Amino acid sequence: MIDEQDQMQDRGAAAPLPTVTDADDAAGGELLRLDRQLCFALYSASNRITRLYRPLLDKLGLTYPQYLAMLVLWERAPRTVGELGDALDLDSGTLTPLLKRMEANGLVQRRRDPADERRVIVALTEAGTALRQSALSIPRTLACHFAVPLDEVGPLRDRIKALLPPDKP
Amino acid sequence: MIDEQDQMQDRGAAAPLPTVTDADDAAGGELLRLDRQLCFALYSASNRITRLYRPLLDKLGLTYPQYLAMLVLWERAPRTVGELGDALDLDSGTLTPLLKRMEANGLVQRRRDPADERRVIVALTEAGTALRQSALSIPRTLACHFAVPLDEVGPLRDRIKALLPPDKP
DNA sequence: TCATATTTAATTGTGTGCAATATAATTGAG
DNA sequence: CTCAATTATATTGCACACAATTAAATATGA
Repeated sequence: MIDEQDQMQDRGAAAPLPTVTDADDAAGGELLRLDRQLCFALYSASNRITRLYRPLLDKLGLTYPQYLAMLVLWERAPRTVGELGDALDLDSGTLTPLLKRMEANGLVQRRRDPADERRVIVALTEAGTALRQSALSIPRTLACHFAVPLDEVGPLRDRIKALLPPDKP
Repeated sequence: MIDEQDQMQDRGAAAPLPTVTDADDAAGGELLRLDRQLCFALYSASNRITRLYRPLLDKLGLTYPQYLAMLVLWERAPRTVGELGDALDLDSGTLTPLLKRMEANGLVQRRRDPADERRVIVALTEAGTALRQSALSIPRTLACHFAVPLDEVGPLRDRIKALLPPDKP
C-alpha cells in the first residue's frame, strides 16, 4: 500500500531521473547509479587513501606504490621483479620504471641474476633497509583517519581481499 | 604458556622475518606486513576491477574513469566540471583532459556557461545519451566476477563508503 | 568604484597502470 | 644437438591522478 503510493508519488512528480522507467529498470538501469557501484566505492576509497598517504610518504621520499614495494622487500629481500609483481599484482611495465626511480633514489639495487640472465634481482640498499624504521609509525598514523572502529578494519580488509579471485592462474 | 613456547620456537628457528623483533613489534613493525594493509586490499581490488571492466568498456569506446563520468551524466546532465569533480572526487587536472577526449569521441559537448564564464558546462550529445542503452548490461555482467554473495555486495559497498570521510568540506 | 580576494578551469610536470610489442635467455621436442 | 616455443624483463604509447601553478571571471569590501 504505502510502497505503491510512494511509487505513484514519484511518478507523478517531476522525475529526478528522466531516463529511468520500468522497462529501463528491468534492463538494469538503476544498477547504473553511481551510488550503487561497488567499483566506484573501491576506486574512490583507493584514490583517497593515496592522498592521505602522500604527506607521510613525502617525508620518506616515497610514492604510495613505491611504499608498497618497500613493504614487500622489507618482508623478504632480495626478490626478482617477477616475484615483486606477483606480490603487488603489477606487471613489468609498471614496476620497471618504478624500481629504476627507487634505484636512482638509493633505496634498492637492481642486477641480473647470474644463474638466469632473464631475471632481475632487486635488493635493498643500506638506506632502503634503514628506511623501515621511519615507516614504523605510518600504519597507526593512517589508521587514525579511518571512520570505522579499529576492530572492524581486519574483517573489512579480508572481505575486500575475498571479493575478486586472482587473475593470473 | 603455549604462547610463550610458540614465541620461543619462532625465535629458535630461522626467523622468516629477520627484521621483526619484540621491540620492532612494539614500534609497529608487524603492522607493515603487506597482508595486513587495508589500503593495499583497496588498491589491489581497484586495479583488478579496472582490468575486469576493460574488455566490456572497450566495446563502448570508454575507459573506466570515462565510464564513471558517464554514469554521473546519465543521472543528470548538463553539469559543470566542478559538479562532476565533486561527484567523482577528481580535480580539473584529471577531468579536463578526460572530458576533452570524450568530446573528441562525440559523447559530450563542453561550453562555457554564459551566466558565469568561469564555469564549463558538460552536456551529453545524442550519441552520449544513446550509449546508456549499451551500458545497461554492464553492472550485472561485472557482478558475475564477484566471489561474494550478491546480498553482501551492498553492505560491503556501504562499509567502504563509510571508511573515509569526504576531504573537501 | 575599484582594487583585492575568491572561484573555476586549464596547464604543467611527475609518477603510475597497463596493453602491446620487443628483446634476450632458457627450455624442450624431435 | 638444434631450433622453435616459452619465459622474464624492458620499451612504447596512451590514459589517468594529482600537486603546483596560471589565467580569467566574478564577488567583495573599504
